[in-house]
Amino acid sequence: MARSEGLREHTEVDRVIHDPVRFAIMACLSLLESADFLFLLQELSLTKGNLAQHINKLEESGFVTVEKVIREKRTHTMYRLTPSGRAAFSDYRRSMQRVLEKLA
Amino acid sequence: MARSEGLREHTEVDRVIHDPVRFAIMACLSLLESADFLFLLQELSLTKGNLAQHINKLEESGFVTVEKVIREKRTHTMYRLTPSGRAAFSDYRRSMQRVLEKLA
DNA sequence: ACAAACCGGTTTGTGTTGCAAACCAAACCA
DNA sequence: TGGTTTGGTTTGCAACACAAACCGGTTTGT
Repeated sequence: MARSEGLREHTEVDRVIHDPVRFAIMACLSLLESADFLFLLQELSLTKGNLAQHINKLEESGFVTVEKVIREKRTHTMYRLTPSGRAAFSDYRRSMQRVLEKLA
Repeated sequence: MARSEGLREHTEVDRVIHDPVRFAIMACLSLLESADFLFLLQELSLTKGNLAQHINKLEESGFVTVEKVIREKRTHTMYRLTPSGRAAFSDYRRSMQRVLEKLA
């Protein structure tokens, strides 16, 4: 297993980001700066409840901020990455790439 | 989101392999051809129950075979990838790499 | 003016996981 | 003979993913 150093550490990746739905949300936000509920809903083909809960978890983890504004008489909820969310995402990305490359 | 095609599909990655512990198990087996219970236990720093259950799931999914032999009076359980496990692992690896590269 | 439908989410309920602790049978040890 | 180690399996529980149901407010239709 000479090339396997890192596999054990891999079992400790950030599970908050590792979830594919949350990864996709983080990825969107990292590309767009900000996005609203409906955009993410469509872009990622999720149900509303599902999206809401994943966003909750990302907020609890301090990775995204939620900003509610009134726009054209309706509430509009915008999400964006926090600096720590951005850092965590990029750490995650790097460590995934490292482990994948080792097996290549 | 021009660069985001693939994020939605990412939410459908193979969850069996996506779990970090199972990914690590698959990775070990892909490097080693075969490994036994105790080796994986140490290499990945898992508890026995945890390892056993993850192996179960990989077996149910048809990704690994379990072979029990008697060795020096004791049972020895060996695991190895099935062809379909090997294929699934390599598919997973490629699709993860693709999605990570898009964000780079 | 009143109801029906819609919008933008949130809350609730349920089945599925991940995990470690407890357990177990067989071998070895004293 | 009783206890310990080896090599796991079973059990119990907390956390989670998910969709259905719900909800306050708004627009549409009549």
